[in-house]
Amino acid sequence: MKGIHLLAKHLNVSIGTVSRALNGKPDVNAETRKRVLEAAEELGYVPNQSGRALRKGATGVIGFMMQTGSEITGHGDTFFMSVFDGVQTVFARHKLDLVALLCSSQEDPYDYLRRIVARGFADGLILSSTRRIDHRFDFLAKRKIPFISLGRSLTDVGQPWIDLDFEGMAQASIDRLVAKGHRRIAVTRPHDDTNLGYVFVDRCREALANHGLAFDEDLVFRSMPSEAGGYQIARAILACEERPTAVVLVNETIAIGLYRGLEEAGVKPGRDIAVIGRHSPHARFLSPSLTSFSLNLRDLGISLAETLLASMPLYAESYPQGPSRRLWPMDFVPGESDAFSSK
Amino acid sequence: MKGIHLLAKHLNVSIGTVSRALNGKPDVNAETRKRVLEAAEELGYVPNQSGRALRKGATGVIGFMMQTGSEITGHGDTFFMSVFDGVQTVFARHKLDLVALLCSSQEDPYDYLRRIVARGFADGLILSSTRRIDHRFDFLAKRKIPFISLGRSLTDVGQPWIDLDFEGMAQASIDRLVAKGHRRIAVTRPHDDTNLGYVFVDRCREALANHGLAFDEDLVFRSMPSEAGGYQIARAILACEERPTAVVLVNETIAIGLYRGLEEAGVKPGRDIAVIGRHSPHARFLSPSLTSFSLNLRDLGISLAETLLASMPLYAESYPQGPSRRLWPMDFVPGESDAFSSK
DNA sequence: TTGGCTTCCGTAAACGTTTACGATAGTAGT
DNA sequence: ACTACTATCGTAAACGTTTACGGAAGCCAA
Repeated sequence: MKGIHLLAKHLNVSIGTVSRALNGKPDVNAETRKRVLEAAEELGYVPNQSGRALRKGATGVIGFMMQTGSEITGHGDTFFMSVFDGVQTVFARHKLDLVALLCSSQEDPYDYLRRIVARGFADGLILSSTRRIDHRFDFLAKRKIPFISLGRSLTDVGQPWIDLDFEGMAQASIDRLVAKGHRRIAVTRPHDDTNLGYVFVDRCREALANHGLAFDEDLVFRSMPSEAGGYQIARAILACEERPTAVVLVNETIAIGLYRGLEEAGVKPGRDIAVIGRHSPHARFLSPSLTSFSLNLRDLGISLAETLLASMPLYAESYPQGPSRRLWPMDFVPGESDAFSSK
Repeated sequence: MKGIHLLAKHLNVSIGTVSRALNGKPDVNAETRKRVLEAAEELGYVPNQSGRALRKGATGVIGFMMQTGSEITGHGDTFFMSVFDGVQTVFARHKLDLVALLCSSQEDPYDYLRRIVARGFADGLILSSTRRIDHRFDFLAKRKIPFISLGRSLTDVGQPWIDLDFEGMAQASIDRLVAKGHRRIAVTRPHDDTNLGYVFVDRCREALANHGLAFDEDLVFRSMPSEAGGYQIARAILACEERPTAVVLVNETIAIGLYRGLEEAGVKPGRDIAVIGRHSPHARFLSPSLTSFSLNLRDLGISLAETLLASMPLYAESYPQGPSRRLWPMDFVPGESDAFSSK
């Protein structure tokens, strides 16, 4: 005898009563409920996930889908850890558990998602590493699985999303650099077809145009969003016959490799070239300090969770219907790396 | 009508036959099996997780428990992602899925684990962030839940584990530094009671004693295992009245903050002080390059997975009974940061 | 023809919950 | 005393699988 039956026998009541007591149903005597709750605590009873899920069609689990393997996200581990922390503060209020669904780099994310969904693993999903063309959106919408994406896509299906405000970062970076007299500004983008690359580069192009400046497509550097990628970008910049006087980095980790690559050639960020990048725990300790744009990742996680729950009938009442699609602002963090001006 | 019933109706056979066909049971006609397999593929049928788990008592899921919030692990960005990648290559062979069970920093890991286990979430577990005194081990052993830990503890219960070879790193580092004439060697350790701190410092003490050198307990610096922690260590080192001539860093990320802290005071690693640390994607791009110890994390993940499976009856036959407790070797990576000698 | 094998497949129970429904007892109103 | 209602609880069905069991059909030997 296991689970709820054990508890019921122990209390000399029926399993139905135990279940009702634990789930806060109205038709159970206050005294009985108290006894059940105490006994459950004492015996360390927790409802079996599978039984409950099978009956209710809900698991109490929200999945955060992400891809493993090292360099694909361009964020550090701490990026997601901070986001998770925010998400969990919200989920805790509803006894929801957050698990990370780890899609192997060997497997197609779409296939993986299908498997997870068919298995009935989670009640809702948070998608990350969204691609410019992403079939997962369509699939989930068709099945009416609640989800939110961290990142936009061309193939959005009206689901809620939150994306980093790369447009704002691009605009502010270009404006700032142009004001300092820069005319040849390099920009980076991921090597693959993640959406942010397009968004970012497009806005840089537009911002330059607004200043009456041409955009040199040769100054767009693709790279892995890693330290090694940053190093390669430095080499590429140094190899330009007409070297750019400034560079804007779209990923977090590439600044480290870029610094090294530049310094090996005696080119010092902030003195010989202006650099603007993304804030991260280590960016604070680069020397010279990186002028960057930072994110409040914990709040981002909170917002992600709240927006998702607002779209789920079971939880919607707790959350006012706010904007379900929003750009997450980045804060400017002054530093020394963009001190060089080209006037 | 859903799931297996739908498939059965579509094929005009019973659900029993469908199930047997899909699960490779012997007593099903070859032709029938083929039809079932094809139809399942066509309709995208995947067995419902909850139903199967309820019946079989197994979920086909292995959980990797880790703690969220940012700075607690002390690993760099891609540490876990690389380990996951290795684990998954093994799990894929058995159609096992790896999910990360995210314990919020707000919740006690022991309570979290109890909840997860009672829910019947996973067939096996991988534990990380093990503490010197860790009640999770005892709990899992008592319930006979298969698990392996990434990291040792004083409260081990005979479970398999893999731990990083901090002893080897401590020994090699001290030997190397002493050979270069260093007598006052600082070592770092995490601020909390994670086991590695004790292991590491103890071995450093022992190694120094073997060289006939005293160990100055004032040269043990506790810090958060983060960049910021490294910065604080630099400040503390600089504040010593009799400054150490070398420092050994036990965590991955602190080198970055340490470099910055030292350089702000005009103290250059490799020229004015010897530094040995842990390898990480960004350590490669520090300047001067960090002399360090590196890990093959993907292989570590593979070994973790194989050792766990070897301890699970269902999968044990595929894996020879290797050593179930082992120190994972670290490879020495020469660099410039320990060039300074104190002879 | 009978009996015994083998091969294949359908039936139904079981896993641990939740919940619709009905049963009981008590209470109050007439 | 009878009805009507409420409060509380037990019973059993249902969720989607897997699997033990038994049955039907075919085949072969006696």
